[in-house]
Amino acid sequence: MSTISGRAPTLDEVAREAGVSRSTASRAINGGKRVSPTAQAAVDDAVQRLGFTPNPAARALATQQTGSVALVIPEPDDRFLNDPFLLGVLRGVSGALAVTELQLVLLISNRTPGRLVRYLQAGHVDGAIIASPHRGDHLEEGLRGSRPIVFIGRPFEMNGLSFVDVDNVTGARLATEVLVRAGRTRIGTVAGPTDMTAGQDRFIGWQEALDAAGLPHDAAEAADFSVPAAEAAAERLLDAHDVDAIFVASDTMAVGVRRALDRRGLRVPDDVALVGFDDLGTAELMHPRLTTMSNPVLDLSARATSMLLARLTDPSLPPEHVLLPTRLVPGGSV
Amino acid sequence: MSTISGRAPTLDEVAREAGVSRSTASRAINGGKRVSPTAQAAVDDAVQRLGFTPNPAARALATQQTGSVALVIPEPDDRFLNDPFLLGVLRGVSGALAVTELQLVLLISNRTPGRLVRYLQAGHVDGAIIASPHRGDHLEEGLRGSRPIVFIGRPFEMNGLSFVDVDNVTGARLATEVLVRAGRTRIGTVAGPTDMTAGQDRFIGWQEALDAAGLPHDAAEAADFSVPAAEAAAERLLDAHDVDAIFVASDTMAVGVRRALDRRGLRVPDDVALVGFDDLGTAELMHPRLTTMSNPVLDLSARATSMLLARLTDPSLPPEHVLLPTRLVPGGSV
DNA sequence: CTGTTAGCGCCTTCAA
DNA sequence: TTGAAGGCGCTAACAG
Repeated sequence: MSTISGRAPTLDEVAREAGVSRSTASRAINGGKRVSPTAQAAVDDAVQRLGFTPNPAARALATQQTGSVALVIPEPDDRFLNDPFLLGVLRGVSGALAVTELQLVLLISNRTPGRLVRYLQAGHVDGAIIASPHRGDHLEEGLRGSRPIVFIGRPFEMNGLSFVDVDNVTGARLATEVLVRAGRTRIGTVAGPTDMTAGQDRFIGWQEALDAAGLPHDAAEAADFSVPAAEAAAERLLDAHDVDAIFVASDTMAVGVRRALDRRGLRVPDDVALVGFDDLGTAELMHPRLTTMSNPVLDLSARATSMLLARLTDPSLPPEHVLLPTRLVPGGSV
Repeated sequence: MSTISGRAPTLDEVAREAGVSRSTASRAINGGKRVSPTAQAAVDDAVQRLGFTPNPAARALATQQTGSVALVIPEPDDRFLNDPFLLGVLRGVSGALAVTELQLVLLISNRTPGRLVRYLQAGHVDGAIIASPHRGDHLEEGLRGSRPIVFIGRPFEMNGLSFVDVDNVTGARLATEVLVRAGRTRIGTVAGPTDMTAGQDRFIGWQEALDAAGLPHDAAEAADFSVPAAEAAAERLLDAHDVDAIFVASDTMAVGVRRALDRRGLRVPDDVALVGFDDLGTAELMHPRLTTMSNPVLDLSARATSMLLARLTDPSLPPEHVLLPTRLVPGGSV
């Protein structure tokens, strides 16, 4: 370290130290195309000696690229931190980006789309992944046509947008069919929120399965994918209907449902059979283990990330829709 | 919107549209000091009409400030996502920053300090909060004297550095004293990792309490704050010692300890009494509820954030060390 | 209160 | 292969 000043060294100083021009220094630092071995070595050396790191702001200004992408979680932070799916998304995206030069910027949006949209529009990041969008957070419009964006979880307004999602309809149908095959005839559901497509789609799958079996589908209550809301929804469901099985739209919510059942002295699976959705750790902690549908959140995230990376390279790529399959994970709750 | 081009509008265009100079437009946009009402209105109008947002890279280059701060989690991502304390830190910092103009950049460092230090040195962010530093990730040196930094959890090398921490030594002592007062005489510990001060300090507190009571402190095994590691540590402990109580350095680890006890048919608290540390949700889910020490992670995070903010404003502030108290949260495990 | 004038640090044509 | 020159978009003295 021969740094004199406290300031970070600039490209100018590197060039001077190496005895070349700024342009040559710049080339040597970025890929080294069209640079003589001599010059390259001199620059490398100077960089080392000075401990030079390119100023990201200057570079971003010149290249119009920030080298970072955003992961947007449109949920209040306490919900986010209690949701295995969203945490899985963070982990998946973070992991997929780790092998890259790109930096992850986490945006927990607390439902202030204005600020969020502005942030993305302003060009703070080169692109974004948006997890589990809600109807009503009008992210789609605000962002259309700006930087590349990939959704995890199908957005309501999907034309022109890229997304990856798990096949919720099929998954919910398969889950419900398990209950049908087990001989249950009064099958209710604690559904997800209606302002999210995951909630809607799993509800539809439940309906489809019951229709196909000629069973009624009037026993349904919605909750917002949280434990307490699911508990309350289950209470309402049990008050109004005499069910012998429940398809719960997420394992997290199944915890709440179990609490309601326990309080009434209803046994699982004897009195009420249960099937959940996600298999992200919660299911296997329950007694008996919850029968559920897998949710390949890491694959989803990796896929979304690579789709985004592709669009960073070539923004003209057409929108792409990916639906990943889910499979039954048997437990003892049916 | 009268935008013609697809490009984002620049300050230049705003100025032209408003019929003023760039500087006036700039002033109007930043605070509006020394700007006539007329000019202010004209600029506001133009901004509105054009949908102008300042280019962050350009602004950062000119002001030498990025408007963002980093939260550094020096853990592999899967550990981070299973650690209630670290998730609490994320939540606390995120919440404290929400009322600010500052953007949070989450850095999960996966133990590649090189890349991390470079990122911070390069000036991507104006400052950083580093959670639970480990001995060996030489973050302290690499960062000293650059941007303002506040640690959550005392760093090993603390001179010249600011940090906030919970009073681990006192907390561990109080926890162990509960066991002593309950009449236990063979009190072991499943300690935290020795490469973290939290692990060390809680171990020291346990020792102090036993010393004061005239009891031996040879029954100790360390683990890394994860469930499986704690389970293994408990196995070793139980193999080698006949204990009637264990102070476990975190509630998460207490889950692992419980598994080991259960497997041997040892009852809590009858055969072995347990006290944990953290009270971040896990303790109340255990049966019987785990007796533990509170860990005010949200306060810690808020405090760290405000310390950082203060140093962003005035970098010359002297280092500050804050130790927050912990208190006993009674359960049924003693 | 306003406009002019310089940069902030880097990348990138363009000629040489 | 190299260097000179201009520009990315914004802010901040400095005169006026």
